[in-house]
Amino acid sequence: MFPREMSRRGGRFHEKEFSGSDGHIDTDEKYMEQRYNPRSIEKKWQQFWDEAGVFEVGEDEKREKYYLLEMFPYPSGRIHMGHVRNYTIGDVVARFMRMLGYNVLHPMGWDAFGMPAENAAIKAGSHPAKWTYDNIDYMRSQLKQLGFSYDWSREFATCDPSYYRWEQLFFLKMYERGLAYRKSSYVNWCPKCQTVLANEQVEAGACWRCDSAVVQKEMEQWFFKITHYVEELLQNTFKLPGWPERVLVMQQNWIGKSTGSMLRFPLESGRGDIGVFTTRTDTLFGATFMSIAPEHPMVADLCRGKPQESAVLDFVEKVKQSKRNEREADLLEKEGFFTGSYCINPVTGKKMPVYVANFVLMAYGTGAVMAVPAHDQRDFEFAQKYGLPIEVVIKPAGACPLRAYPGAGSSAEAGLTGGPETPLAGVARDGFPGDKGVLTHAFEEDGILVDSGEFSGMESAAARIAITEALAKRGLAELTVQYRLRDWGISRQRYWGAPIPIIYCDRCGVAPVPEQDLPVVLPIDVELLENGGSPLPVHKPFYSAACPKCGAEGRRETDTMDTFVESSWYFARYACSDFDRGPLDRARVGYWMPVDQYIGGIEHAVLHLLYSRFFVKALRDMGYMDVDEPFLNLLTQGMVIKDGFKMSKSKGNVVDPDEMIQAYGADTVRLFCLFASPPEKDLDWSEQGVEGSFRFLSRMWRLVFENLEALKSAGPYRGGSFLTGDIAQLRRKTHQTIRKVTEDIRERFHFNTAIAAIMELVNLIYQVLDSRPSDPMLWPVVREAVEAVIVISSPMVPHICEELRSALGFEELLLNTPWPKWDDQALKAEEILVVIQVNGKLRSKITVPADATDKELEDISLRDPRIADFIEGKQVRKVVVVPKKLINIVV
RNA sequence: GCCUGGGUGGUGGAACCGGUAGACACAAGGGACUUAAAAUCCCUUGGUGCUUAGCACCGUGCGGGUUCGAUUCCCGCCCCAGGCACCA
Repeated sequence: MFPREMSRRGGRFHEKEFSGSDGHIDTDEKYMEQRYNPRSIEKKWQQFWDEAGVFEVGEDEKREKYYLLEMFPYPSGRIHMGHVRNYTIGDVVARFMRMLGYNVLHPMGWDAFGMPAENAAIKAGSHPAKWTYDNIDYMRSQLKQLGFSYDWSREFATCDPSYYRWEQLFFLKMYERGLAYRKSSYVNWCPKCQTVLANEQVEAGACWRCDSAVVQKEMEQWFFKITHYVEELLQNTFKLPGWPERVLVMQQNWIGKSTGSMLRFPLESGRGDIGVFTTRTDTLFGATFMSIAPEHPMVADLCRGKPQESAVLDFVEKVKQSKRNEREADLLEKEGFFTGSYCINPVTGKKMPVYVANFVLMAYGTGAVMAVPAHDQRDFEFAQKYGLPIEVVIKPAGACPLRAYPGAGSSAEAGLTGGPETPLAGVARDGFPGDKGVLTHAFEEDGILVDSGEFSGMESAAARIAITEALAKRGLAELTVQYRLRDWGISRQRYWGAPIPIIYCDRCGVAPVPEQDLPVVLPIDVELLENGGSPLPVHKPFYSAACPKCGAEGRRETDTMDTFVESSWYFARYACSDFDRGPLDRARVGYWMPVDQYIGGIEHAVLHLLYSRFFVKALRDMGYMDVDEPFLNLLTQGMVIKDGFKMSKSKGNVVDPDEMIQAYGADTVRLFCLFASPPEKDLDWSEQGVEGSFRFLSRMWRLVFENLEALKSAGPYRGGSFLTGDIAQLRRKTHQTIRKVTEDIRERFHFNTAIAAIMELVNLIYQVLDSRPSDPMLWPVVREAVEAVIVISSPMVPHICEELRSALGFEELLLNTPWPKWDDQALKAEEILVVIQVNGKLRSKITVPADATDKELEDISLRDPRIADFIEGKQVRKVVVVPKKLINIVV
C-alpha cells in the first residue's frame, strides 16, 4: 500500500509536474501557481541557508549565549521518526531563541563507534569505517532536507582519530589520578556480542543490545572510578530544577545510597571476623545466623576440614554457574548451605551459624548479611526452611505490654538444640502480624526495642546509633554509607571503538602510552572475524609495541573503550571542534558550557546522562573546564508510536521520514510532530493527522497568495485608528496569539497548543475576510495578523514562512527577524463575557462592559431573566463574584 | 514489592496556582460547487431524555471528603505505562 498510495493521496503538488505531459489539468495556470508546492521552496531555502552559513556562530561577549543540544545520532543508516521528532523540537527552540536575540549554538555530529557497524560490515563483507561514513553522508543529507538550523562547521564523528585521540588523553590523565584503574572482577559477559557490558547496559539480566542472557565472568578489566563522585552525583540531583523529576529519581535510585553501620562478627574459631553492612542495627539482638555470598573470599576457610566441605563447595560452584538474570530476578528459590562454622553475635554472645546463601550479592556491601528472621521477610523464610531460631526484638510502637511465650525453634541443622535457653522463636506477640499467636511473617517496620539488653525500650532510629556507638568502643562497629552504584567498566572486547592507550610489558607491567605517541590509531587494514570477536588480538602490527618504559617488546591493550565514553564529552567538544592543540579550548568551552537545553530520549535517563555528569566532574578536576554539571535543562521527549506500538521492523509499523518528506514536504512532517502531542508524551503517528497538517499549511499559503495584492498595498497597521467589531476582535486575537505562542514555547515547550492558537487566528482571519467589512482599516489589520502568523510560525515551519514573507516584500531572512512583542493595549476588550452560575451550575452568560464593577455584575445577574427562574421563591444566601469572569448565586 | 508518571468524546489532545469541561485537529455524517472526481467551502458531531426555535439531567477511572463551586485539592481504592528489583 505504502508508497503508491502515498503519491496518489498526499502528492498533490506533483500534479503540476505531471500536468505538462497530460495537458489537461493546467487549464487555470494562475490557480496552479498559487498552490503550495513544498518541494521546490524547501530546497530553495535550504540551499540559501547552507550557502550563506547563517547558522554558524562564534563567541560574542555582548550577547547572551544559549547552547541548545539534541542527543547526537548513531549513524545506523537512515534517520527514523524518533530522530525527526527530537531534532524538530530542538530546531524550534533554536530558531525561537535566535529570534529572541540569543547567540545560539546548535551543533550536530555522529556517535560513530559501536557494534552495529561491525555486525553490518561482517554481513555485507564491508568495513565498519566505510559503512559508518556512508551512513553519515546519507543521514546528513536527510537532516538537511528537514531544514534543521545546525552549525555544520562544527560537525564531527567520534570514530575519527582527531576526536578519540583526546579521549585517549583523558584516559591517561584519569589513569594518573587513579580515576581509571584495572582490576579483576566478575563482570557481565554477553556471549552473543562477545564482550563485557557495564552494569547500566544490563537490563533485567539481559544484554541491552541483543537481549541475550548475560553471564558472570571473572576478567581483568579497565574501570572508570565513577564512585569517586558518587556523593556529588547524588547531591547535584537536588540542584537540577530544569530536569524532569523522574529522570532525577531514576538516577537517585540507581546511585542507591543507604546509611547504616559496618559491624564485625568475631568468628567462634577466633581466627578473624566477618564484616557486615546493615541499615537495621536496631535488630542486632535478633540476629541469629549469618548469610554470605558464594563468592565470598572466606567461604573456603569457613568450611575447610568440616564434614560438609565438599558439599558446600559443590553448592558454591552450582550458584556461580547460574545466569545473572536468574539469580538476580528473584526467580531462584532461596537456598543456603551451612558452612560448619559459627560466628558470635557481639551483643548477645550467642553462636550464629554461618550459611552460604544464593541470594547474597558479593557486589553490594561486604557480601555478608546478618540474618534477623523476625524482622526481615527473606530471613524469616530462610529460617523457617532450615529450622533456625527466630527472635522478636522489635515491637510496634503503641502495642500492648509484652508477655513471654515459650519458644519452639528447631535448630537441628545448625547444631543448636532446643532447651531451657532456647530463645522465643516464631511466636507472635500483641500487635504483630500473625495468627493465633504465631508469627506468620516478619515485622519489618521500625518500632520499640524489646529483649535487647540496655537498649530495650528505645526507638529503632535512636537504637541504631546507640548500638553502633556502644560497639564502636569495642572496635566492632562504625557508622557508614553504602551505594548501589559501582564503577564503570569500560573495556570492550570489540574492534570498532577507541583503543585504550596502554601497553603491557613482562618486566614493567602496565605502561601508559606516552602522550606524544597519541593517538593510538585503530588499524583499518584488518580482517573481521565471523563470530564477531575482535581481530585486534591477532593483528600483530597493532598489538606488537615496544614498552614505553624499558623498550622491550610489549603487547598493546587490544580492548577498546565503551562507546558511552565518546558521548560523555562530545557536547564540550562542539565548542571548539577545530581545536588541535588539546581536547578543549578553555576560552571557548568557558563561553558555551554548560548546555542550556538538552533534548533527547528517556532511554538515556541513567546511562548516558549519568556518565556525562561523571565525566564533566572528572574533566573539571583535571582542569579542562569550569562547570560542575553538563546540562542545565533537560527535556525528554516521548517515543513515536504507531498502531499502539513503538515503530519497529518486526512490528512492520515503521514510517520512513524520506517518504513523508517526499510526499508532504519537511514543514508538514515537522508540523505534525509538534502538533500531535506535547513533547514529553508519546506521539501517535497518524497518516490522516499528517494530511491535516498539510492542509493547514496550504490554507496559510492560500491566505497570502489569494490576497497578495491587497496585503502588499495595505501596508502594516500603525495604530491610532479606532477599531470596531470584527476588525477590533481580529487585532485583539492577533496579539493574544503572539502572547500565547511566546509563552507556550518559552515556558513549557508546548508546541501543540501554540499551533492550535495559530490555527485559531488563521480561522478568524478567513472569517473576517469572508464577512467583507467595508472598513478602511480591514487590510492593515489583516496584514498585521498575517505577518504575525508568518513570524510566529517560522520556528516550526521555517521554509513556507520564509517564502510567504518574501512574497509580502520583505528582504531580510526571518531568522534575523526579532520575535514580535504583543501590544497590551490591543489585548484590552471593551466588553467581556461573564458566566452566571446558580449553586455552582452554569445558568446564563452575559456580556458586560469591561469596566463593570462587582456590584454592577451582581445586580445585572440577579435581574437576568434566565436566572430569575432559578432563584424565584428561594432565598439568596450568598453571591460569589469572580471579577471579570463569573458570578455564583447561592440559594 | 518499591519509585515515577498517567487514566478526559469515536481518535490525538485542550483546560489544571479550583471558576464556562471537550479549545485545536483527525475521523464520521449532511450539504454547496463540479458532467464527474480531486481540491475547496459551509453545517452537525460527549451521552440520555423531553412538552425538540429550545430545555433538563448525567458526564473527566471508582468511592468518599473539603468548598458557593472540584478534571484540578485531600483520603481510600482500581487500572495502564515506565524505571528499579533478593541492596541487607
